[in-house]
Amino acid sequence: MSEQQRPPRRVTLKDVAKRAGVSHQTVSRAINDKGEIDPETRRRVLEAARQLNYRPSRFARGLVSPGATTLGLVVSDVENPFFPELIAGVIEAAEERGWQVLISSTQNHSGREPDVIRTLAAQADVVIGYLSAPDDTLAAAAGGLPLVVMGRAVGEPAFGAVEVDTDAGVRAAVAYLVARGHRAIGMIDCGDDGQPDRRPAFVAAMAAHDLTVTDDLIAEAELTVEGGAAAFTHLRTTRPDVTAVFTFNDMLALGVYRAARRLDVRIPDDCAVIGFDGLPLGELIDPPLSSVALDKRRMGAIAVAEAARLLAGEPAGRAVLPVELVIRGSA
Amino acid sequence: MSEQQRPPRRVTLKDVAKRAGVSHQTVSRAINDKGEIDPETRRRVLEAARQLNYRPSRFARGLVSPGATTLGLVVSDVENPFFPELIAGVIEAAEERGWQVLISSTQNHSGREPDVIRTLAAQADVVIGYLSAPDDTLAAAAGGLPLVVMGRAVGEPAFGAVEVDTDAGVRAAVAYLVARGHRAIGMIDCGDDGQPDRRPAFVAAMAAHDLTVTDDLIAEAELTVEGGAAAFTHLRTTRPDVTAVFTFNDMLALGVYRAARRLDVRIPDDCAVIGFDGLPLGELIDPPLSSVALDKRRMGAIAVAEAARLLAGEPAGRAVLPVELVIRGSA
DNA sequence: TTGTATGCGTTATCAG
DNA sequence: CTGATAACGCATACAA
Repeated sequence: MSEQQRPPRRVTLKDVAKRAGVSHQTVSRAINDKGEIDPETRRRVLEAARQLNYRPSRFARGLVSPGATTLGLVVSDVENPFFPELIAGVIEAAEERGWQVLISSTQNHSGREPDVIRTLAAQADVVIGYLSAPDDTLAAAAGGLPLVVMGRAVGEPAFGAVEVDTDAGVRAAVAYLVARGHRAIGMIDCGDDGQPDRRPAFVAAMAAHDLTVTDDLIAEAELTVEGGAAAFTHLRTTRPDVTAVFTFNDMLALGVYRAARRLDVRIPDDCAVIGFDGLPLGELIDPPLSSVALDKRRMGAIAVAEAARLLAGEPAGRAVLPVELVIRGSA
Repeated sequence: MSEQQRPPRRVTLKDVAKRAGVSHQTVSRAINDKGEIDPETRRRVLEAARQLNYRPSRFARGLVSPGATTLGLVVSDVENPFFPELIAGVIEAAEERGWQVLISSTQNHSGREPDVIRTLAAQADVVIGYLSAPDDTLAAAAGGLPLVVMGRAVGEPAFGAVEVDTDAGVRAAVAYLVARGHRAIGMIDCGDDGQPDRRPAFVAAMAAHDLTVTDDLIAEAELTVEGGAAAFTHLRTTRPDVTAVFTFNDMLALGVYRAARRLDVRIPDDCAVIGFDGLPLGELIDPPLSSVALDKRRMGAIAVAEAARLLAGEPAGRAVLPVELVIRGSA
């Protein structure tokens, strides 16, 4: 479907110049509103430009004088409610610096990350992304282009990173549940593809309370609402004694809600639920979802700041995004 | 906050050439993997390039041979759940054509549209957007750049447009409510800023059933969840006989839900609700929200197709996006 | 006020 | 296989 229409040759400054009967330099003056030009000449030139539908070449301009910095942004799925806030944060931070944002999505196929990065690299000065490919794969794709990874730790020293303080968040969630008397706490984890640090963080947090997490306390779910529902149903079958669940993220928690309704399990009375991410939609459901909340907007802003550092030639940094346990109605 | 770091002069082909002891042309060959080059020379050049951290200038490249088409996308608020799907549709459609997407947001300030468009125009080959500024304002900002407007009708013949079949949707919604026995049907409208066609469509649809819409049947709301709640509370006070409401969009419907809970009004028993937009989150709430649904993803795809037409020099088109009344639990 | 000449970094053409 | 040389479209000294 890659249609390329033969460009009927651009209209250039010279074309306008010829039409207006002046030199291309004069046209440049008129177009860019430089002072030193006769108003009448200017009018004529502008008119000629309009007639020819002249538009300056951004390439030629960029070549002559560095234009705005362009930042490439890679996300995995624009429709996943996790990302809009992140994207908004990036766009705003970029705009504050006068940067432009080139966005692209891997459409939930992390294998496409290298490709997407390579494509972006051709047009962007720096790339930031919520990336899950291994460091060396990313490095190869970026090929020297400054890169900032959000949402996880990175090993590659050249990359900037905005990590998430998962441990602290999960610890707070577990501590809260334990304080409320829960002992049999399950987790709905996601298969792969996602951050692999949530589960160990959960296990460690439980251990801190002398609670052992046996395998049957963890149900793996596909990363969709229905996946969460299925996992909870499964968990509820194998471990009917579970009185609370921590989910990999809010989307899976939504699945828990759905399954709970089917199973006639009341939240939070029969089973407490704590999610992860702190999506705004958690407030809309009933009961409102408690969650380990991330300031995704801020994550985006930090990533942009990190990108600016890299661009300035400063050494890559490792920012850590704090998290906050937000207790609403579900736990 | 507009920091510009002094670019320490780019590393160019010539720098690499000097370092590798070859001509800049040979470097070009090595970089672009052209065949005609000695493997050893190539290795040396690539090594030099790596050491210097050389990266080709997209401007110079673009100047010499037209690179990928860049599409500018303007939305008013990335976090508004209406847009992510639209954006996803645009990104996917663009990618299918090998285009790149430059995104920017007016951050709910429609007055910024001209500025945003002007900025985008410097880097994009065509711009599409969910725009509410008057046609002539947009035309001035675009300055000859091909422009596609989504979500409303346009007068300017040069613009592409993706309109929404609001009338049909509202007609279906009202017909449905009337068929269910409702007579006193209210509307939660939004002040300004939004599409101004929803309200007249409602009035007309009601008239088709010999129902007159008096002013007290319409409550104006600020375009937020709380705004919707306040408006419903007001409507419910002035017209307690109302048994159904049509809301300007789903977000306002969410507000109706919130207010209904406070007022102890049951949905749909005490009052039926039909929203507009068909946001996915409508499925998550209880009862699931009935809505006049738009295929936002498709809207984006159509807009991109329209952009391609304009770029190809074809005359601007007027696509109409069909809508669908989706009945879930709230009506 | 206007025109001429130069260079920005690449790629392409055409010699060597 | 490699190296000059010429565009690409524009902006900016500098000259007229």
